[in-house]
Amino acid sequence: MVDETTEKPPLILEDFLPYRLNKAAEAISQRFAGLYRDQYGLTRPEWRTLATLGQFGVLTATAIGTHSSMHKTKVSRAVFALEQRYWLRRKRDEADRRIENLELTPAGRKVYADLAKVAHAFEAELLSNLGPHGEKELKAGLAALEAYFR
Amino acid sequence: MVDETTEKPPLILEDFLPYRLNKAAEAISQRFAGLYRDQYGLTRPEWRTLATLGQFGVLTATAIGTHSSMHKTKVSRAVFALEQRYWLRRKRDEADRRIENLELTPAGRKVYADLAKVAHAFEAELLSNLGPHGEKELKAGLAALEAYFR
DNA sequence: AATAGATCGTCACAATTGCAACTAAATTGA
DNA sequence: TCAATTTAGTTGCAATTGTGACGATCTATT
Repeated sequence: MVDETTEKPPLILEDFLPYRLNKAAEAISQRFAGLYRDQYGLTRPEWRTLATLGQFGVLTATAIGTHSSMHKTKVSRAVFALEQRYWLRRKRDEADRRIENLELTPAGRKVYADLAKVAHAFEAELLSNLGPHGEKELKAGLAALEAYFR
Repeated sequence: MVDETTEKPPLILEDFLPYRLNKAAEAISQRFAGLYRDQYGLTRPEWRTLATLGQFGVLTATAIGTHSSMHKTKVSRAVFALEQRYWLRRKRDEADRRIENLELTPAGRKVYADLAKVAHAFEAELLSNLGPHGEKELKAGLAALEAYFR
């Protein structure tokens, strides 16, 4: 005997992992984006470019794209924007003249250093709200996911 | 004495939670999107609209947007696209004639039912690769995050 | 050494998205 | 009661993003 009134929907989005992951990631990203947008007028691709260069020092545009999974035109435009503000400079590679070696300027490094602090503070605030258990579990869960994708 | 050669970068993206979360979410979403795109030619907003309606039965466009955090124009266009395929129909609300009550057609429910199965299989596959520990931790970590945002 | 193919970054163009204005309808409140 | 405000959904336009083609350069094969 079928009870129409209590029939369960085939898929509960709130329980579906891709949905949950996406929503959480989007919520966090937006909050953090508010910080670098308000303080430095950076877009997401620009922040990612800045952060990647800040971490690795000297990189090509292609390498930035690979590392941060951004399309090469996105990187190209972000690089242009950062260059306009003198936060980044290009140096043509003498050995391979197709390549541009990108590097933050002192001004760019300053912005990066400041935003790195903001990022750490943001993360600390977030983690403190998850409690030690939540933090451990989230990190372990993410690590498992990353291992799977790798 | 400062050792320039071993100086640590201010921020390691691979350890930064928003970055990790985003990358994982994006990787998963893209894989899953490949399925509904290949099998039914659905875009992401269309799939979300279909899934939300499938789960809740009858909703307004605004409610869909609220629930799935999509901009109302995105919803509007997704609804239009689904309507074109006769997977969804609108019924003006007699009590409040601004409102459209949206509902999947039998054809739409069929697509939804099939994709719900695909979704469950996808999730099961994913979870099986995380192992029981990874699964538990990921779910608990996400729950902690969700509790924080709520 | 010369040709073919690959790679780097950019640009023009197309598709997608978001913002703001709009129509239509309901609600509020003087 | 009826003007002012709010709400639902759509549309035009602008900004953002992705696609494909391109010039320049390098590498591989012969």
